[in-house]
Amino acid sequence: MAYQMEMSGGTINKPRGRSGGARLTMQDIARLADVSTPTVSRVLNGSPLVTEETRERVLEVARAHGYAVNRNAQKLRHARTNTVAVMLDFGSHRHGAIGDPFIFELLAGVSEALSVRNQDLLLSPPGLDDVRAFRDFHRARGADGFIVLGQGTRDEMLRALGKHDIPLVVWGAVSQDAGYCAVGSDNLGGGRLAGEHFVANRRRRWLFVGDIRHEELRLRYEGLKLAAQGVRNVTIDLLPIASMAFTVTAETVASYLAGVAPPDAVFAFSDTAAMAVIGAFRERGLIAPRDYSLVGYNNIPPSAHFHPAITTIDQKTDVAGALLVEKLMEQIDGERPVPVMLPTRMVKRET
Amino acid sequence: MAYQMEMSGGTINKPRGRSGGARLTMQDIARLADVSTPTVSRVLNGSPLVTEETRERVLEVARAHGYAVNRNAQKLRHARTNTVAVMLDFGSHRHGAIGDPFIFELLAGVSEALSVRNQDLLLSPPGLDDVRAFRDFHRARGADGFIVLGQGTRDEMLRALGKHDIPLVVWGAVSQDAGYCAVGSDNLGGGRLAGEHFVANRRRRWLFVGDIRHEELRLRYEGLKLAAQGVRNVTIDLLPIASMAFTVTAETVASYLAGVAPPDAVFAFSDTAAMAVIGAFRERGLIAPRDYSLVGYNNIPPSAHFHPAITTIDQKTDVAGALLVEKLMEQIDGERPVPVMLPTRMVKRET
DNA sequence: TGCAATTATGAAATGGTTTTCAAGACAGCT
DNA sequence: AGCTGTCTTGAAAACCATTTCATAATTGCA
Repeated sequence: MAYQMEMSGGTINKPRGRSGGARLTMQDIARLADVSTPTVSRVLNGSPLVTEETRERVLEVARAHGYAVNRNAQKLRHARTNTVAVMLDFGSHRHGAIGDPFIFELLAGVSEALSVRNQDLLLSPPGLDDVRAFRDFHRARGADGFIVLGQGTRDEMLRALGKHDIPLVVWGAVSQDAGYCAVGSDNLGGGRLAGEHFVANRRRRWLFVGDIRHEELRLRYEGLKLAAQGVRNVTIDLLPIASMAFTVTAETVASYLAGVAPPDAVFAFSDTAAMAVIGAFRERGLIAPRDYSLVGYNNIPPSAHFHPAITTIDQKTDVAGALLVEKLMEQIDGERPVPVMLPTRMVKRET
Repeated sequence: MAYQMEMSGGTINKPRGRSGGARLTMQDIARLADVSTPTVSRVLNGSPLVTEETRERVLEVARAHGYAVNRNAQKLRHARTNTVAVMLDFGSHRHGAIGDPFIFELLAGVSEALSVRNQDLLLSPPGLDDVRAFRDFHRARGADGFIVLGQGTRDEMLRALGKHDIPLVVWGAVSQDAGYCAVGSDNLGGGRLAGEHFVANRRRRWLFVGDIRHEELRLRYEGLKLAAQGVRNVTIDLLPIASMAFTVTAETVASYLAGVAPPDAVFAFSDTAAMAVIGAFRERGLIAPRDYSLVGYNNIPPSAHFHPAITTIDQKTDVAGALLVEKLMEQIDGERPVPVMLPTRMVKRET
C-alpha cells in the first residue's frame, strides 16, 4: 500500500475543491514552465533577479492557464495583508429611517481609492459595537487597518480604539484630542453657514433637526448657536429625538409640530431629512420659503429638483474617499497623520 | 553563536509585525494552556473530542489573551473560505448621476445576512468588466461565491460567467435561460402596473425614462407596452439616452422636453429619476398630476414627502438580502437553485 | 588558464491553522 | 492478569506563496 502511494507521484492525491475549476497553484505553473516556485514568484512580483527569457516563459504559461496568485496564502506569509476593513453605518438605512445616500458615495470613493492601490476591501459586519468585538475582527482578519464611515455615536469606542494601535481613520467630526485620525468636513462651519442664512432672512425661531449625540451633528448645532450670537431674541429649539440614532422620521417631525408654535427656520442634518421636514410642514400649511427658511446637508442630487429646491450645505467629498485611504496608508506605514478638515459651502436655492 | 540561538528557546526570534500588538498564534495559546495546537483548534471549533476540563482551560487562556483565530490561515487550509465577494454597481452613484440608494439597501441586507452566517464580505473593486478580470478576482481571493448587486448592462458577461462554475447570484432581471441564478423583483409586472395607472388616468402619450440596455429596465418597458395593448392610440416614447448607462440626469430630461410635444405620462426607472422629471417638467410649466401622470420605482422614503408625493412601484426588498445569500449558499453547497422573483406592488400617491 | 565576482536558480524554512493518523490512558470484561 | 474497546491527546503533513541562503552558471580580468 505505502509503496503504491509513493509511486503515485505527487499531483494525483490533491483533493480539489470544486468540480472543473482545478485551482492551479504556483507549483503547477512552475512545473509547466519548467522552473521552480521561487522563480515563478519572482516573475510575478516583478523581481529583476530573473532572465528575460525565463520571465516570458513563465508569464506565458501563467496567462495561458489563467493563473492568479492565491491572496490568502500571500496574506498568511506577510505581516502586511493589503486588506482594509471598512465599517459602514448601515443604521441609517434600515427600517425605513431617513438616511442619506451620502455615506455610500463615500464608500464608492474609498472602494475606488483602495482598488487603485491594490488593497482588498473587507466590509465589516454590523454590530461591531464594542472595542473587544472590533479588535477581534481586526485581528482575526489580519486587516492592515480600519476605515470607519460614519462616526455615529461611537466616538467613545473609537477613542478607546485609538489606544489599541490599530491603524484607523474615521469619517466624522474632526477634533484635536480625539486620539484617532479623523477626516471630515467643517461641521461647525456648516452649521454657522446655515445660521447666517437664517439671520439674513430675519428668522428668529430656529429648529435643529438631528440627534446631537452624534458628534458631527453636535458640531453643526454648535455652529448654528455661534451664528445666533449677537442677534437679539433668537431661540433655538431641538427636535426631541425619541428613538435610535439618526432615525428621525417624518412622524417625529409631525408630532413635534403638533405641540409647539412653528419655527420659522429649520436646519436639518441631511437633505433627506429636509425633505421630510418639508412634507410635515406642508401638512400644517407651512410653505418654504414663505413661512420658514430651511437648510439641509450633503447636497444630494434630488435636492436641486425638489419643490421647493432645497438650500443645503455641500461637503466637498469627491476627494474624500481618496483622502481617507491616503491617511490610512500613512498610518499603516508608521506615520502619525494629522486630521483633515474639508471645507463646506452653502448652496443657496429656494428655501 | 548557534548555541546561543538554540538556547534562547523558541519565542524570541519571532519578528512581530506591528509594535505592541504582539499577534498571538494558536501555538502561543497551546503553550500557555499546556496542550498542543490541535487541541486548541478542536476546542475553538467546538469539537466533542475534548475533555470538559481541557476545554475550559483553553477557553480561559484564549479569552484572557484576547486571542482570535487567524482567518487567513484558515482560508488557506480549507477549500471553503467563508468569504463572499460582492460586486456593487457604483456606476449610478458617481459623477452626479441619478442613482437610487436602493442598491445600498440591498447591500445592507446582504451584509447582515452574511454576518449571521459568519461569512466575510469582500467588496469587489470597480472595473471588473470582463469575464477574465472577474474570474481572476474570484480565484485569487478564494471567494466561495459572488453576489452581484445590479445587473446593469453586464448580462452578457454574467451569462458567460455562468459557464465558469463560479457560484453566483445576481440581483436583477430574472429570466429562464440566463444560465446564472438571478433574484429580482417582477419588473415586467411593475411596468404593467405603471401602464395600468396611466390607462386608468386616460393618458395617451407615455414616456419611459431609463436605459433599456439594462435588462431590468427593458422588462419594465415591456411591461409598460403590455399595458398599452388593447388601448387605442397610445404612443410610448423612449427618452434618448446620450451617455453612459443609468446616467440619466435632469439635463437629459430637460433637453428632451425642449424638442417634443410633452408627454402626459412618465414612467421613471427610479424615484430619484422621477424627482428629476418633476423638476424638469415644472420648468416647462407642467405639473403632476394636473398635466401628466408619473410613476417612479423603488419607493424610497423621500418619495412620500416629495411635492407632489410620487406614485411608485415598491419592491419587497426587506428579505432580498437574506434571499440572495441563501441562494448563494445553496449553490456553494452544490445545489442548483432556482431563480426567485419577488412581487411588486404600486403605491399610489399624488402623481 | 585560473580565479574572483556577478548573475540566475533552486532547496528548504516559514507563516498559522486543520486534519489524519497513531499512540497513550483507562475502563470494562473474561 | 490479559484483552478489547473507548476516549483523549499529540506528531506530522498539508494548504500556497515568499524569503533566505546556498549552489550552479556565467562573465570579467589578470
